[in-house]
Amino acid sequence: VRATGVKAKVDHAAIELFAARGVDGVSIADIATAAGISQGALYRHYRSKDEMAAQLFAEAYRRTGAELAAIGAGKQGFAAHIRGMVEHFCGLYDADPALFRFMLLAQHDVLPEIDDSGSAPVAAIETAIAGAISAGELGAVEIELAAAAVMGIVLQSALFHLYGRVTGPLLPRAPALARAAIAAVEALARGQTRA
Amino acid sequence: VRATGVKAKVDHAAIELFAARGVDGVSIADIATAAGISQGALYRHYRSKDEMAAQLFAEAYRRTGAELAAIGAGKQGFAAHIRGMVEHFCGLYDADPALFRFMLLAQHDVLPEIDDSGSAPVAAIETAIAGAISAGELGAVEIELAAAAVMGIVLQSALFHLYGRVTGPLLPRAPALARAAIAAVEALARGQTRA
DNA sequence: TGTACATCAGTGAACGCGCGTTCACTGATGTAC
DNA sequence: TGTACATCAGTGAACGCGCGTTCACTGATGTAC
Repeated sequence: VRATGVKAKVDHAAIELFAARGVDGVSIADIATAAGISQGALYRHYRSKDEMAAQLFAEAYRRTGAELAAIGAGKQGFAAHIRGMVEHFCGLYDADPALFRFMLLAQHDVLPEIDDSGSAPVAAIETAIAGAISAGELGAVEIELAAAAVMGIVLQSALFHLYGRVTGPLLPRAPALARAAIAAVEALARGQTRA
Repeated sequence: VRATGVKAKVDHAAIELFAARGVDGVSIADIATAAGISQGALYRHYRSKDEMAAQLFAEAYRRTGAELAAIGAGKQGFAAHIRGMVEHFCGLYDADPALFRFMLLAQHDVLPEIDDSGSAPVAAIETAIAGAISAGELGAVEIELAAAAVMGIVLQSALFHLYGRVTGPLLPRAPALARAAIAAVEALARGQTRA
């Protein structure tokens, strides 16, 4: 019927507040005020506060995962693949740091309740690593551990940025971070082969 | 006066519950029940729930930081230094995963309010990196970024373990993780020098 | 060795407030005739 | 083009429950004399 942009305002306000104070630190009243509507109106868009947080998280999570997976399709070679994903992530982060702060804060509450198989960002990285192994570019590695190394390097850098330990945009550092990620995975593979 | 082990029981129960459900997901009543005392008695040990979480976190955080710093004192060479710290961390994690789950969950609530300069785990890693640079073992790097890489590799591995993505003890993987961390830092330094 | 007293970790009931959720309602928009 | 009606995003007040915190109290332990 009516098609105002209220839902978009609510979503934006909620993500911003969740990022700043955590889901539990934000009340329905806070979100309603920030979005410029009454508390009751929120329940026209979400059945509960938990559902709101979960839905906002899941959407961002799946979209990020899908984008990372799409990048893999176009690249040939492990290094290019990782470089592409790291660059993409850094760009996303620079464009909307609050969204990633929200995701980092909320992941532990929400992730266990999400069916993330395949659609998750981790899956995209694991696919890249598994592909490199079967292409003979990379020795055998514990794939999960290698994925952890790649994700850890990038996410911890983003975290340091959120805390002001690292300043300025992340994107210019993407090549360096990608090199670090690749080197880390190769070092893991070297170790595994030896053992 | 009396010296029962009640405080220890409270601390243990609180960390266990906080790790499982997050600080906000646990009530004072929960903790009291788990510790086998009344709610009121909790306030003989902590002035508030927030102070309890903050104090438990700060203690573990500082102790971990101090232990990592101590390791640095005994090692010569960057690689040995990093290996020592990674191994130590993996050992701590294996010994008490709940404590680290608590720390990972609570860090965003508590860290901003803690005076962590110098005593934090990050500081120990940064010291190791800075030392390697001034010893000529390592090219110039953005120290914070290099520290992020090292922490990220180890912490994300621990996180994957908490989520069941990686199973079995972490300690046997410490050498591989340390190699990955060293390779990552060296790759960052290579990039920096080139630029 | 007794006795009186201070201390303090414990109890358990009560308080009160903040918060998520509900509900009767309003009024604007789209649709059927 | 009007008129009657269904729909539904909005309002704002009220509800009620869970939770952190308080408080008067108890009784065991350590200490002074």
